[in-house]
Amino acid sequence: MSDAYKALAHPVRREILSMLRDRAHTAGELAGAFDLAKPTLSGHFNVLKSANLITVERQGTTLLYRANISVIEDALTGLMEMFRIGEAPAADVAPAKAALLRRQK
Amino acid sequence: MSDAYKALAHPVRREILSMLRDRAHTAGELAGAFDLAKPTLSGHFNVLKSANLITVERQGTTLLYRANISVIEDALTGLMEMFRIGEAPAADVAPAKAALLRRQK
DNA sequence: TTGTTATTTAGGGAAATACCAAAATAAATC
DNA sequence: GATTTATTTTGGTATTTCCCTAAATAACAA
Repeated sequence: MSDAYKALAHPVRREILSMLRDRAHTAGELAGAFDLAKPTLSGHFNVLKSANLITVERQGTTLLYRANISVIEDALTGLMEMFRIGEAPAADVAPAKAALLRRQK
Repeated sequence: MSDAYKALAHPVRREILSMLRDRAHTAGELAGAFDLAKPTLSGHFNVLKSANLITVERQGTTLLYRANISVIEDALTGLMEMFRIGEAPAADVAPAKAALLRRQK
């Protein structure tokens, strides 16, 4: 149960999660999307895995990574609640933002 | 426009923002809420200030810190949008089939 | 079993982070 | 001007993070 917020702090890790949000990707696919050495990406995978933000499954010689959407959601809603985004001053919340908040509720 | 997400990664800084969410606090008040030396807290204030997450106003000998609610909101909604929280997750292709598709490609 | 592909772990260095004590600064008061 | 109060900046250390190259592992194919 490591810190998910720390895992979200790095832009590469956020991008990885964003890519995995659409569909599962292999380690190689993900590594290919960044101008970084594979071991560096592997390190980022480990951080995300430790935070339980992603899961991995072996598929022959390749490893398939998946986003743990519910855990990501929980982390973000945790932040929203901590700062009570959407609550008073409610009048200041823009409609589009309010709609977004309502949807994830 | 520094990295707000990095600023949100530290539990003490999140707690500071949470406290400031209710009302402005002086540096001393905030420092008193944590079991850390004042210079340490001052450092955290700087990180939050650099990320534009808080503002400061001198009030005599004391410094009054305020949360920049709209910026905090923007950061969080930015994350929500990045991961499209609230939207239906993409139907994930079964692992075996995904591997097959990858080889065909 | 030898080789090939995919990916990790190991090891190391540079930079950033988090903390503290001591010194410096700013404003108010004596 | 000197003192007090509030807070920061400075300077230092320990730990962590981020990145790399090289070596190790895992599954598969010849």
